[in-house]
Amino acid sequence: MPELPEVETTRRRLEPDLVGQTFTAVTIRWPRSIMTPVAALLTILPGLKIESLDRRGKYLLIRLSQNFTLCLHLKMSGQLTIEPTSTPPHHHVRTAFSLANGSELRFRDSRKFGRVYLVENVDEVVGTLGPEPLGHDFTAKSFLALCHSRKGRLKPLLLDQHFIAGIGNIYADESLFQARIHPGRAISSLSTREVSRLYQAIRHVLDQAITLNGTTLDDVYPDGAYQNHFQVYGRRDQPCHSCQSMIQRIVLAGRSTHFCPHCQKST
DNA sequence: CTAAAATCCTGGTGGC
DNA sequence: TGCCACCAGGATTTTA
Repeated sequence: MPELPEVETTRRRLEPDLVGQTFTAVTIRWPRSIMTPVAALLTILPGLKIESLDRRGKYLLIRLSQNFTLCLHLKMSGQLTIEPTSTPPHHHVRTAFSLANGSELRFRDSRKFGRVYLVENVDEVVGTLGPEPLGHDFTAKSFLALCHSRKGRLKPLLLDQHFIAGIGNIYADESLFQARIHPGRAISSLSTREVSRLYQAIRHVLDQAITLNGTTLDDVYPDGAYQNHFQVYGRRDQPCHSCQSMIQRIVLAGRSTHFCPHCQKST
């Protein structure tokens, strides 16, 4: 379940090995994950050089020569590794990008939800995303205005990538706990003070998660430590670290939602 | 506009 | 031990 912190950690891990490299070939084992015409990917990508690695929300953006960008979304179970071409690929490697130095960028994804795009205009992929929650232009003031522009409950909104980019189920629940706001609250019911708390919580939670290299669950993602700092996510029927009340789990927006009924007031 | 449900997928789990 | 129903979960699509 890679969210913004996991994608950012992945970006930082891959960057030194990828920048300056040139793609030589692509091996596609699960064509449905390729959102660009497969023939175009196979013919265009070889020869393109990697210039930089960026991130937008949960998308990894590999900037290439000739103004192309390879966009990758890890969705639920995607992982990216760089391995020598001579190393036999794991069973779940769906796409392998060969590099001129004899290694491969391998997209491993057991659940096959991951997506690959090769575009000249990245807005085709990320153009409708909401603001970057850690960006300089995402301020308390702009968040307040954003909150006034939308209706609905907080949990579904935080998961909506057009509202804010990069937040998923884990960091939505953790942010709402830190802001001491119930996930089922209507956004229109928030006081200015609560909006401010939520803004600070989102920034702090994501920032700390990046510092800890993200969350590792079910070995899907390497080296993360944020799972050791969960306050509510996955802690159903365990005592709140703040007040000892039992953490509750409900379903909102069709997603498991964890909260402390004492610390997070519903009104 | 919001919202709920269905869809895509498979590894892991719990029940028996 | 084996079988199977069920579930998680990001984002899109469909339906209300």
